[in-house]
Amino acid sequence: MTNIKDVAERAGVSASTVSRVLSGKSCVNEETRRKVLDAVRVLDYSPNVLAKSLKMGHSNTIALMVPSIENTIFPAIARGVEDTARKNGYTVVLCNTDEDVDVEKEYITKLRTRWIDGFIVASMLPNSDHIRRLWEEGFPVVLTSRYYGDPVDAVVVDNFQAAYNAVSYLIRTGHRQIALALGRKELPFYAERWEGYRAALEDGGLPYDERLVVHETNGTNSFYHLTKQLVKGPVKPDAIFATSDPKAIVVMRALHDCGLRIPEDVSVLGFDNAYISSLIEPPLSTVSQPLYDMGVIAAKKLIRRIRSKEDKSLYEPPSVEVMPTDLIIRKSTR
Amino acid sequence: MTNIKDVAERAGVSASTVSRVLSGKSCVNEETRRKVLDAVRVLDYSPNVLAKSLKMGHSNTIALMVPSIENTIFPAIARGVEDTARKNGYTVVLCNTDEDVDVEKEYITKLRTRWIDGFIVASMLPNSDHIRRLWEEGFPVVLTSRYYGDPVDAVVVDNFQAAYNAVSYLIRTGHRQIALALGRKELPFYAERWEGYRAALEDGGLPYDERLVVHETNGTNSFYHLTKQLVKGPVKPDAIFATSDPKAIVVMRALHDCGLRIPEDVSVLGFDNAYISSLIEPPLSTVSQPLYDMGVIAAKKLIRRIRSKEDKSLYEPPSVEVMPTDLIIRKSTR
DNA sequence: CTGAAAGCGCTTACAG
DNA sequence: CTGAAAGCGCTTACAG
Repeated sequence: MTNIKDVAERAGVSASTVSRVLSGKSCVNEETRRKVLDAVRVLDYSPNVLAKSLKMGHSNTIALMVPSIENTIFPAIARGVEDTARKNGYTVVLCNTDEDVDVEKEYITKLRTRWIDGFIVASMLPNSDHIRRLWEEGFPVVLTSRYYGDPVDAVVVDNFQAAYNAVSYLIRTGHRQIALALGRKELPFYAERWEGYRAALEDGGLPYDERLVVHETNGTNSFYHLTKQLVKGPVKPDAIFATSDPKAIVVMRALHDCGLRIPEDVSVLGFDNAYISSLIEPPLSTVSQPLYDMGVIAAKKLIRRIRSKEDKSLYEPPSVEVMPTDLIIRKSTR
Repeated sequence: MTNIKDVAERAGVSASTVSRVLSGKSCVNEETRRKVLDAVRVLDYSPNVLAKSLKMGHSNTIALMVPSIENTIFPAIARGVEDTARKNGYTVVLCNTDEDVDVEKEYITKLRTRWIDGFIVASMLPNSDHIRRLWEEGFPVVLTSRYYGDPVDAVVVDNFQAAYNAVSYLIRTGHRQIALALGRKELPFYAERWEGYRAALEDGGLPYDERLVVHETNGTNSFYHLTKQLVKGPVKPDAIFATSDPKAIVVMRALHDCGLRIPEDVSVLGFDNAYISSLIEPPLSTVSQPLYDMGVIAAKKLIRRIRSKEDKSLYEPPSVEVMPTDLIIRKSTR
C-alpha cells in the first residue's frame, strides 16, 4: 500500500504538507495543494486509518451490542445503525452477547483497547455495572430498547403505554377475558408491558386474573403448550395479547391446533410488527415499534456525543428519546 | 489508559521485555516474567490493539458484507460468523451493501486502509470485478451463498440439486401442475433453483410451461398479486414451489384469500427454513440450508487463510465447501 | 505557507 | 536473557 511519504515524494513536498491538504484544516498554497491532490490521484492513495487513529485517539468505529442478531427486532435496528454510521464515516462492529455478562465485559475491554469511539447497547440487564461504568467514565454510550432511568442517552419506546393502548383496544372491542403471553419478566421491557396490561385491565373495569397470564418457560416455542393448556383450563380467553410477534405466531398455531378460530373465537394481538407479521394468515394485529428509526436515532445520538468530546459546542446533557409506537389492526383481532 | 511503559516502569524492566512476556514468543527469565505479570494485573493493562496492528500489519478484524442484514438468511449466517470470529480473537465489521457496487467499493477501500484481515462476502453479483480483484491480489476472501466458479474459497449449497429434489418430491407425491415463484433471476442462486426445477420436471416426464413460472416484479410482496393472477389464469397449479420462505408465505396468503386450501387445493413448498416457517399455519414444508453452520465454516476458512499468510504450513488451495440441504416436509404439502 | 521533529503505543532485529 | 533503537503511518506544535 502506498503511504503518505510516497505521495509527498511524488508531489515534491513534505509529509506534513500532504497531511495538511488532506485534512483540509490549515491553509495551503493553492498550487502545492493541486500538486498534492494530483499525486494522491495518481498513486490512488488513501490514508492508513489505523495510524491516524493511533495518533488521534479515536477510530471512527462504533460497536453495536445486541443479545443476538437472530432475534426479530435487531436486524432492523442494526440496519438503521449501520446506514447512519456509514453516512457519517463510521464503521460498525457487531457484538452478540446472549446477555452474557462475561461476553459483554470481554467485548468492552477488547474494543476499548482498539479505541472504539462508542457503544450502542441493546444488551443490558438492569444491574450491569460494567456497562454503567462506561458512561460514568464519560465514555459515549447510547442504550436502545433498554433503559433503567440512568443519566445516559437512550432511545426507547414507552412499553407501558404501548401495552396499555393495545389492551384498552381489546377491551373497547368487546373482549372480556384477555390473556397475556408474557416473555421473560427479568427483562424490564416485558415487565413494563405486563404493567401496561394490568393498568389497562384496571382502568377498563376488568379483574386481573393470574390464571390468564402465561409465563414463558423455555423459549418462544414453550407458548405452544402453554397456550393449549390455557384454552383447556378453567378460564377461557377471548383474546391473547402476546409480548412479541413470534410469541403471537406460536399462540396462533396452538389455537388453530385446538380447533379455535382467529379472531372469531379468540383474538390475537402481537408486539413488534416483524416483517413477517403482515404476511401470515390471518395477518397479525400488532404494536409496531419504529425499529429502523430507533437504530438511526441511536447512531445519530452516539455520533453527536462522540463529536462533542472534541467540539464542546455540540455538547448536550444525556437525554432519552421516546419513540412513538403504533397499534396496527389487521385481521387477527375482531 | 495505561500503556506498556507504565507496566515496564512498575515492573522495573524495559518495554521490550513487557512485550516479550505478553507475546510469549521469546524466552524470559521466570522471575522477571512474574514481575511483569504482576504489574499487568495491578495496572489492569491490556495492550493497545491499534498500535499492535499498525506495527504488525494486521488488525484481527474481518468484514462481513451482506446485501442487508434484514434479509431472512443473513442474521443466522452473521451469528455463525461472529461466534467463530470471537472465539478466535477476531472482531467483525458489518457491511450492508444492497448489492450496490459503489457501496461495496467504498467499503473495500475504506476497510483496507484499516488493514482489515479479510472479507466474507455474501453480496456479490456475477461480474463484480472489484471483489474478484481482491483475491487475485492474494487478499483473504471467502464467498458465501454466492459463487461463480472462480478459484476462491467459498461456502455454498447446491441450489440446483436442492431445487431438483424439492420438485421431484412434489412430482412423486402426485402433483402435476407445479408452479415456480421465482426471485430475481439475475441472482445466480435463483437461476440455479430455476434450472433444478426444469430438470426435475423433465426427468419426471412433466412439460415445462412458462405460464407456471411467476417472476418477481417488485419485491416479495409482488407475489401476492402474481399468485392471484396465476390461480385465476388458464393453467391452474396444484403446487407452488417458492424460491424463498418469505415468498412462500406471501403465496400462501394469496392462495388463502382466493379461497384455496393449503395443501388440499394447492401445496406450497419454500426454501431456507426461516425461523418463522415452522410456526405459521400450516407449518411450511421447505428446503433448509444450514445457515449458522455456513457462517461458522466461512469464518473458519477465512481465518485459516489469514493465518496461512504468516504460517505457510497452513496453506491450502482455495476450495468450495458444498453444504448439505435438507427437505423438510411439514403440513403445507400433501 | 511549509518543513523537521516528536510522538501515538506497540514489536523486533541488533547488540550485549 | 534484556535493553536501546528504529520503525509501522500518521498528525501537529514549533520554527522559520
